Amino acid sequence: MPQVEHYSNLFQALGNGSRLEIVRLLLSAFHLGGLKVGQIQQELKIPGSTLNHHLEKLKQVGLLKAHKEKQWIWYSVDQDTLTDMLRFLFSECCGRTDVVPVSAVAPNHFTRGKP
Amino acid sequence: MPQVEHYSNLFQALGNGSRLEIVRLLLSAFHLGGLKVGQIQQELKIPGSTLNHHLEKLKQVGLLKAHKEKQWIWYSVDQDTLTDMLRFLFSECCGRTDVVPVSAVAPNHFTRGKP
DNA sequence: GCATTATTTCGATAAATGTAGAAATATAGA
DNA sequence: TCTATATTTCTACATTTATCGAAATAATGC
Repeated sequence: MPQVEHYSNLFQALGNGSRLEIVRLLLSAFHLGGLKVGQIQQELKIPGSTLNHHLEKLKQVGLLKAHKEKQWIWYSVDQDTLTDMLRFLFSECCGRTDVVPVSAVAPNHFTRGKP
Repeated sequence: MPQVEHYSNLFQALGNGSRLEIVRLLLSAFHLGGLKVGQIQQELKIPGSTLNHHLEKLKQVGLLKAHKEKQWIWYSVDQDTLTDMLRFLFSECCGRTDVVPVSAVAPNHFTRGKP
């Protein structure tokens, strides 16, 4: 029972179409250091107050980080939380119980040639 | 945008402590062919009607399968859905964007010695 | 058919969630 | 300071969710 509540909160946060889109978008922009609120809004066409609400929730559970620069706020995915979440799922499904074959999730072409 | 709605539904279903416990329990029991409703109820101490509600939801999004045998209903995780979900997350985080290092999620000891 | 056990359905209710317009706040630059 | 832009807060409301007791349904074995 490794903090089931914690992980269910993460899943709950991802369990909304808009929020999953936000995370996907911010994953894409990770190497750019994330995106400003306005950029996310422009991309996903979500009203400011609604977007803020979603960003707040994602930040609250630890999936996003934010930092202010001048009048802008940059949001980006939190690598550590995401890694931890994936590790949890992986260990539950592929490790502890062996229900999902590793090869189906992380096929060779993912790992080949990577450190 | 590979059916974001579909995946957010899966996460939504896992985004509840009781349901995540149910899935974890059924993952453990996968090699036994799943568990009967009563066994789940006994293990997790959830009132029948509430449990039924959760099982229904998990089945509805495709995370669980069920089959009747005599008066009992056996529930088990759906390997295919789970695999697909893991693959989605893996490809989003480790493949497409490379935000999460593969080695952190699927370290060697998972794959070593497995086909 | 009856008693027993297993599971689902019904009905009700409190709480949480998703959504968004309007107003407020913050910051920068002229 | 004034203006423009960015983001958040406030407020409201409809919808969905979580929960569970009680009643209903299903299947078994006598």
